[in-house]
Amino acid sequence: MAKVEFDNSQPIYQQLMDVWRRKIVSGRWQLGERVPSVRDLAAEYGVNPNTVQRALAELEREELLFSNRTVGRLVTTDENLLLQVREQLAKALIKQFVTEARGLQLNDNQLLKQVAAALEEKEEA
Amino acid sequence: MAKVEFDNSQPIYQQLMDVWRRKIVSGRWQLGERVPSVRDLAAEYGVNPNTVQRALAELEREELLFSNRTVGRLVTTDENLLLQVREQLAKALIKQFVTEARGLQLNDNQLLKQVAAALEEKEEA
DNA sequence: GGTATTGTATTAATCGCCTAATACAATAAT
DNA sequence: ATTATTGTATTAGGCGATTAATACAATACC
Repeated sequence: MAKVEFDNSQPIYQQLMDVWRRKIVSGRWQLGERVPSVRDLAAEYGVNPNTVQRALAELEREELLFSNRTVGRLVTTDENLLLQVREQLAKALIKQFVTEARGLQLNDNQLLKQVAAALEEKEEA
Repeated sequence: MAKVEFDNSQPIYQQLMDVWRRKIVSGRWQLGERVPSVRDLAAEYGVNPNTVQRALAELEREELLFSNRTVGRLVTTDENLLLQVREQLAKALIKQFVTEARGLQLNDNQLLKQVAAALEEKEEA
């Protein structure tokens, strides 16, 4: 059932947000598609329904989801938003990466090579 | 006094660890150098001495610091360890970066270009 | 119209972190 | 030897965030 292992470095609801946000922006949950109910997701991930509710409510604030009572929750139909969020996440990811790399005083060229290598490595998986 | 702003995404002692670990591996705290006392650091960063103590104790477990009672705490003199830790941190950073990039289904080449650009940008600062 | 299923709201309990206060231990400095 | 400064240990308390338990509300569906 538990497709995801949670660590305690971060609240569960945030970890769920990360998982589901990625599902949405990567298209594994498609535009307009209905996502499982709060209770089903809770059962699937082995967490409390309220924890799921919180995660989903936050994703709603990001407008990646919206809900109709009794119908359930649906993925946004705004493709532009998705692309925008995806880019924004990418930008934030890069920024954080660069900042931390700077903190370690890593050599730029060497770093880029290592990143490239790591990307190719994962390619195979 | 407060050189660092703390967020509440992570315990303060861990944020302090990050700051000081980087100081050590990047040489801003040099090998064998004495670091300020627990009480001084507490005052400098505006936190409780116990919080500082915890952070420093953890860094000692990583062998980046060691302490002589009354003398104070010193940075390790083991340069190899420093290099090793630095590389390990770099590797972990890259791994995390690649994993998250994969989750977003980003294009590899485009991603590399953006990283390169971001690195050059920060160069100027 | 009844009912099941959905999201939502409210309240309570738990847990970790941080702070605080204090005392102790060791030793360099004088 | 005395003293000041250092790290260390212990205990307690409180605060906030997270999770849990439960009840409520709306409505599609039959």
